[in-house]
Amino acid sequence: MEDIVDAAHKLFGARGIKGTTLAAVGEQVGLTDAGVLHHFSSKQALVQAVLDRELEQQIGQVRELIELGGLTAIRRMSVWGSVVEQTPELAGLMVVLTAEGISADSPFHEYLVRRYENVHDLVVGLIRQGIDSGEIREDVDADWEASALVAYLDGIRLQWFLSGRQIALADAVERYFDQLIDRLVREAQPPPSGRRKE
Amino acid sequence: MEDIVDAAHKLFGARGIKGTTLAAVGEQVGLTDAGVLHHFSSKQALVQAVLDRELEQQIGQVRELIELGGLTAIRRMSVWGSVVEQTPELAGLMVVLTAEGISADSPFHEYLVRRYENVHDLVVGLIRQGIDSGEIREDVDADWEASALVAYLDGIRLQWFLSGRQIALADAVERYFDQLIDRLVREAQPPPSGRRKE
Amino acid sequence: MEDIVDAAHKLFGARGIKGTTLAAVGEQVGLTDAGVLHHFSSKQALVQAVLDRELEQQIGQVRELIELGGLTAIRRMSVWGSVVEQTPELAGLMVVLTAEGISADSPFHEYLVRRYENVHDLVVGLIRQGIDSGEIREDVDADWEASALVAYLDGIRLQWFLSGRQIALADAVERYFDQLIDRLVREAQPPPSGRRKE
Amino acid sequence: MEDIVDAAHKLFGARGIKGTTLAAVGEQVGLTDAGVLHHFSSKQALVQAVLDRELEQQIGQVRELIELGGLTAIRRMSVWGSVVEQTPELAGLMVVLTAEGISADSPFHEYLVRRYENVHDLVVGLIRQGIDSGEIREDVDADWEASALVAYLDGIRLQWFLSGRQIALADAVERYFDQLIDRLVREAQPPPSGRRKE
DNA sequence: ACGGGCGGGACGACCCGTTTTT
DNA sequence: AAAAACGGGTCGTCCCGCCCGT
Repeated sequence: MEDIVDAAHKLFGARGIKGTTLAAVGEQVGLTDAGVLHHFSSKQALVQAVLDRELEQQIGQVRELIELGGLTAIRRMSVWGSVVEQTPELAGLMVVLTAEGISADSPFHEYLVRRYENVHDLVVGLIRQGIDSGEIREDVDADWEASALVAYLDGIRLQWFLSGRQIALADAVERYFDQLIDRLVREAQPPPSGRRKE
Repeated sequence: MEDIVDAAHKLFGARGIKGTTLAAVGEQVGLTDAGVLHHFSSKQALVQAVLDRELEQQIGQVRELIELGGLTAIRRMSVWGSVVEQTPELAGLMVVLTAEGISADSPFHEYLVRRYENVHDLVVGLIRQGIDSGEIREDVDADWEASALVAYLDGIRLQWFLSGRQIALADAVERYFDQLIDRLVREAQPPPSGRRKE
Repeated sequence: MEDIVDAAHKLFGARGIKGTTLAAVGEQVGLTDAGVLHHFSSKQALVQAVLDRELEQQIGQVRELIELGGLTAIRRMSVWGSVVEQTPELAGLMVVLTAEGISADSPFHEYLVRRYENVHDLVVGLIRQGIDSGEIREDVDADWEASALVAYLDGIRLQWFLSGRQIALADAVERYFDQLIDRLVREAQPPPSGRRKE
Repeated sequence: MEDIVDAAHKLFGARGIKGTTLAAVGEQVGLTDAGVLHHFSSKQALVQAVLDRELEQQIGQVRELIELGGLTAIRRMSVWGSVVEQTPELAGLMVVLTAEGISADSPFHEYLVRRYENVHDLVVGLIRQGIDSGEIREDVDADWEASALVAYLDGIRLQWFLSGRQIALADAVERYFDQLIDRLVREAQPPPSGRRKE
């Protein structure tokens, strides 16, 4: 039952959802396609199960971050790279899902959009928290920063995949976070008088 | 003939390659699936045709950029966002391709990897040119910047798609370039008074 | 156990035998398909059970009629219409069975044939009884009348079904019996003044 | 194309619609199931084709009868039995259709109902014509007679089937028509004064 | 004894890319 | 370039057997 979801997760990530047959999933856990259908009444149901489990885990992580609050949470997010490195199937699933869920009439479209919104809103929220608490500069464009962060993470994960997991994902990501945090707090640099329109 | 490639391009981007049947392509141009196969001996051949045409156009653009050279070229690249906004099918195709080409045994994998390398190397090259000509600071990590740029662009394009083309892609991208150029040329940190255009 | 047969009876009549799954039968009585199979070792066995119970009831009715004997029995049969009206599932089952049992290699074929023969022979027997007792004219073609009666009843039941149980089955059937009895007893043609109740 | 419909017609009649696979139909005409699906995009479409062809033929026959008009047409119908004897597949199809179309949510239900109505209305029309022209007694219940006729024909056809085509269908049917016509014109018998309430 | 969980094997329709024929 | 046909394969259904709780 749980192993079926595991296997499906892995295969979906590796070969795409359309590219994965129920028989293939079954084979991984010693079942036939009929056996799989016994537990999930349709392929779509299996996909949902995979997605639901994913969402749940994310929600847990998000909750943690929110409790940390503001800049601390953002600093904490910089480990994202190494987390991805340790769960490559998830990363693959995400990429694949992205493509198969692009068209608005796809059954995954909504999931994807919602997921993106969740992450975006989380980051915006953390930045705002930081601004309120004075940790973060007031003139930061929280929206753009959140969007850029998510974009970078999506993109770099993809590169990591295409490179056959060669590039040092964790390092690259940490560097982005360093730069980001630098942008958020800037004033810190004591003497100068950096100016920039916003 | 050319319209077939057009139609295929559009459909691949909208529904994925696997999700697009020859019959669907044919229908768009008033042919049956057999008719399509008359021109392209197999589906794979049609995919190649679409990809090849794409590559050619890119090569042209790249050549232009290289001629401009260094920082000027990079500045020029900031229009990427509005270009994408005007060719949404291409963007869709890219996203879709990405997912279907992830697994190393996919027929598109190589195309994808090569394409990424090309863009990466182009950016690295431009930065190096800029360093050589003194326009760009010496301590810039060309590799990381190129990678981050490509990642951001891939990621933001995806967001644009998921948002139903709502977000202001061109603006967001220009902002990233502003920041990037800022990083590349920032004349030394010590002497304050950083200034820069918007 | 008995409710399973009930449920099966109903469903077979409504959706056909092939069109009814064990799971559907089970659902009606709060069982899974496996549960049903615990009581009836195969679907065919369940069908048999339904049919057997049916036959038994009919035999009872037939016995009654035979005891009445001759014309009286035939007059008694005219209530057939209202009986059918009150047991629509049975009627449905009969129609359905008819169709699924047509081909000689069907498992129900024999049941059907035998059932038809039983009814036919019953009517022929009753008519003969009537002839012997002088109630019925000697020149009646018992065979044809029996066949025609059964045909009419089968046919009118079908119409009743197709009309969504709208037509007045009982009335129509009674009318047929009136006419039939009229034919059976019509005292010689020559002396005029034929009279008869409605 | 036309042979596919032929084969389907035959098989549907012999084994039922649900009991007939596309592969079986194909086999009869030297095709695979896929081959059949090339000509009829779905099984349902094939069924429709069979039904449509049937309807068309019937319409032709009906038109003929209407042109003959009144009693003449009814007399003409008495050949129905021998027609059926010569087209046994059609008869089988009709019986089978009946059963699979009983439930109101079946795709054939409407076809069945309409077909019945057509025949019924035809007969009623002919009787009315006969009444208008004076050939037929005025107090005949056209509705009941039409219904009874159709019922008898449906039923006797079924018996013919179940008997393995043994009974003399044509003879039996002609006899019914003789009786029917007798009922319709009755007065004819010169001397007597047959009376009967209606 | 009863009944469900689980799984499979056979088969259903239908789809898709492709070859062959016209 | 359409028409015809096919082979391979996908999801899904159905009946049924095996084993396990109660």
